[in-house]
Amino acid sequence: MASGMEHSRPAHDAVGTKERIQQVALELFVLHGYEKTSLREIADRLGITKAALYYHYASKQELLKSITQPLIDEFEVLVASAPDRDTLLRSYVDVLSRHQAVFQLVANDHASLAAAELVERSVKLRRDIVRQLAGPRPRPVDYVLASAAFGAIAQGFAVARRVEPQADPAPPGSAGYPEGEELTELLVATALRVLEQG
Amino acid sequence: MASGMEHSRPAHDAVGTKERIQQVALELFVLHGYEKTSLREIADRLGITKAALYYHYASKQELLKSITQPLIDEFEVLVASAPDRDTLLRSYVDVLSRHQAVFQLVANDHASLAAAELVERSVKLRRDIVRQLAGPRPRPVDYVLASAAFGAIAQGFAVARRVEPQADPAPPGSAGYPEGEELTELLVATALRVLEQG
DNA sequence: GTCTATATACAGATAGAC
DNA sequence: GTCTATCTGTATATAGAC
Repeated sequence: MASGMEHSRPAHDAVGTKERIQQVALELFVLHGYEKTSLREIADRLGITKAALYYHYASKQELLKSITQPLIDEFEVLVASAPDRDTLLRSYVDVLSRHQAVFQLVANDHASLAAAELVERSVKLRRDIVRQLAGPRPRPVDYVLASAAFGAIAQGFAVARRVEPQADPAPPGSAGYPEGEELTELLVATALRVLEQG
Repeated sequence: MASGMEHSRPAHDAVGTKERIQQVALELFVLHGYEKTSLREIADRLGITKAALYYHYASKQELLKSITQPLIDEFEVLVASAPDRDTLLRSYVDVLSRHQAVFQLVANDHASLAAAELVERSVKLRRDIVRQLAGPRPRPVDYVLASAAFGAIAQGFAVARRVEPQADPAPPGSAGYPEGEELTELLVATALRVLEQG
């Protein structure tokens, strides 16, 4: 409390063990799913034992929660700020980029969402986001279009970032997918086109 | 071989036990995920024992395969017929409608796709469909848009059919979501708009 | 902070009676 | 076609030494 180093890592460990566990666990969860991934597998990959994992995380579920929390937290902050439609879409792509792997996990493995006790929060999130997108006094069709817009962004993003399972190395006879600002603009423009179809 | 009833069910059972097992299993797989659902749970819900399940299916995996096969088969037939873009999209929505629950399973639980050994086939399917959508000599951006179009259909459909986990009963102050032909037209039109954005 | 050893639970699957 | 009983494997999790 007095040295000014209270929050630093043990000097001999560049990246904390806790963080390394999260990285490896996330990788395996995405690859094989949360339920199918065992703590033994995670421990082996790290060169430690199962028991050691329990020193850092109280349970497999707590490990999962620590991994998924940041994404859902950030989404909730974003939605609470209630930005205009354009900013919301752009920020959505931005969050997707920065939490790519975690998004991939919860999007493709609903069992992990349930295990992390995030189903309620994520349902509420999606509902709030769709509401902000659909605008004031939305018709039912506006809800469908708002969801379609989100699906378009997520899927387009997944392909462009080759985030899909066993994605192709590259499309034949082409340079490469758009990325960065270019990709963001493309996806946002696509979403807007979908929304304005009503 | 001679009575003319060779392929009929035992007379005392309106719907065959095999089919009832599939129905219950699918329901639970969608709800809790394939890995998390135990054979005991399925058997209990049916009022039989685990051992009885093994009379009808050689393994949990075989049960899963028998459930997922029809969807992937139908998709492959559709793609092999190589219809025009409009017909392809319309048929896609049609397949989605008729195999709603199975689609929901494989879309939200990649672990089940893997367990059913359908990853390769479904990756190839998606690639072929996207190619047919992207048209001749597609640029990378066309691939992204084609995938976005699919994402839009799948997500729009999910909301309209209230297929999402814990979906809302109905949007506030509205009659209801589009359905049937109306829904198909909406989703196909949306997909086309996305594709023509390039 | 990591280890060995172990407790406990439940999964998928099989044998054989009825 | 369904049952009881059981085998075998592996999972999460804990106790206690180092």
